[in-house]
Amino acid sequence: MAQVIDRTHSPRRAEMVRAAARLFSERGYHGTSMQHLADALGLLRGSLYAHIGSKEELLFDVVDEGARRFIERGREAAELDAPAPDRLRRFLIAHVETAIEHLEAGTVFLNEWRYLSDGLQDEVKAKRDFYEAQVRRIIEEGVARGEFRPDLDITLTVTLVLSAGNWIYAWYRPGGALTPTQIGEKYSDLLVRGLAR
Amino acid sequence: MAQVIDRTHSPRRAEMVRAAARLFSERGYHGTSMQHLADALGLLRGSLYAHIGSKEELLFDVVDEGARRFIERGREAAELDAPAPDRLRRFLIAHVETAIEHLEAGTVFLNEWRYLSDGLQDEVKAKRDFYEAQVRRIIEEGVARGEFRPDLDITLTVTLVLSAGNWIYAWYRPGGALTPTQIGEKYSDLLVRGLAR
DNA sequence: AGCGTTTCCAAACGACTGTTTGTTTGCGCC
DNA sequence: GGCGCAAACAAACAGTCGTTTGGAAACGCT
Repeated sequence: MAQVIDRTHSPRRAEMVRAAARLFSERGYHGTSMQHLADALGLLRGSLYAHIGSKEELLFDVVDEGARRFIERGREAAELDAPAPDRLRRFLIAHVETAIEHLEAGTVFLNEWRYLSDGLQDEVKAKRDFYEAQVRRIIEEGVARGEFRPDLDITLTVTLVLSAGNWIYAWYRPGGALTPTQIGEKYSDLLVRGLAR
Repeated sequence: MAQVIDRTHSPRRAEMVRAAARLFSERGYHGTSMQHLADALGLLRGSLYAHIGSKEELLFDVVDEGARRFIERGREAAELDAPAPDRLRRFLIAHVETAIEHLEAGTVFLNEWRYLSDGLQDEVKAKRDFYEAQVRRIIEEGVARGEFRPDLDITLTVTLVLSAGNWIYAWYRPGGALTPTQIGEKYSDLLVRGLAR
């Protein structure tokens, strides 16, 4: 009988989710065992189950946290009352900053969500779709107001913007030459103005 | 003693690499057991070891195949004698086409290479760096010839182009509205000309 | 001082892990 | 028709997997 665990704010449990975020981001979900997690916390394997219901529950918590971080910060930028290029700029800055501040949960959100069982996957997908819809709105309004080219393939443009934001995990390492803000600015500038002179 | 297996062209072995590419891309390396692989081939677990040396060897073969596919097709585009925007266009088309034609090996190449042990990782990284250098050369020459803006942040521009190409796995599914060629064309057009009107 | 609760240990559960071994099967070839 | 060989089986290896259980500490509260 899969015991239901107090999902509310136990500090010890939050510690476990944090450790899981680090391990899952480094070794992947299936590459991380409960033994690894217990070692990281100085506990025995079985002791973890006083705080969590299952390994998958832990994965969901990490993935969901990643999704919420992006949505919250992205919403601020998307709801601004400003020209679309400015909102795109703010959105990308928010994305890069969030990605760096929550590098581990974000990595797990993007790479490991597919190992969730179907029901939990749907929850994550809904949040991801909401996030994408914010980008789409910026692009669509930019086109409608004449700030972006009228011949844009909206869907593919949205995908390109998200590609820039999501691939950051594959290459960004803290301590680089550019700050997250600078990366977001340069990305939006590149996307809006293009490579051509 | 890790037995060394005939790496040359055994058809049965190639079948195993193909099955591994599919399973690794669907379930991840650590999420795929030798039992899964044996089931897919109608064999017993132990029988696989008549053809391969280890599970990791199988992962390397899949990852390396993915890397080689991209490099070969990308080189054709990069070596063209044409303006940089045209070469970028051809490069992106080649990338998207390769990604679709070898969706499974490509997915594993991008997502599972980090589970290789250090020595094998280095081999993969060298190929990845070579691929990136081709993009960099296109951008640099485009700037030098005045075809691209002179104030480009080269490194970040390269990263943006690669982001577009590499994130395709996260969303592309065969049978979509756009052909790979169209996606590559629209992407390069977006990147070169930008979103602004 | 004593109760209740939280936290963890100790030990075990059955199932599964990647890999090795010795043996058997079936085919092409001389 | 026996030989050599490749392919697969059958069985076992030692270890790990995620999870459950019963009980022992350690805590805060009154």
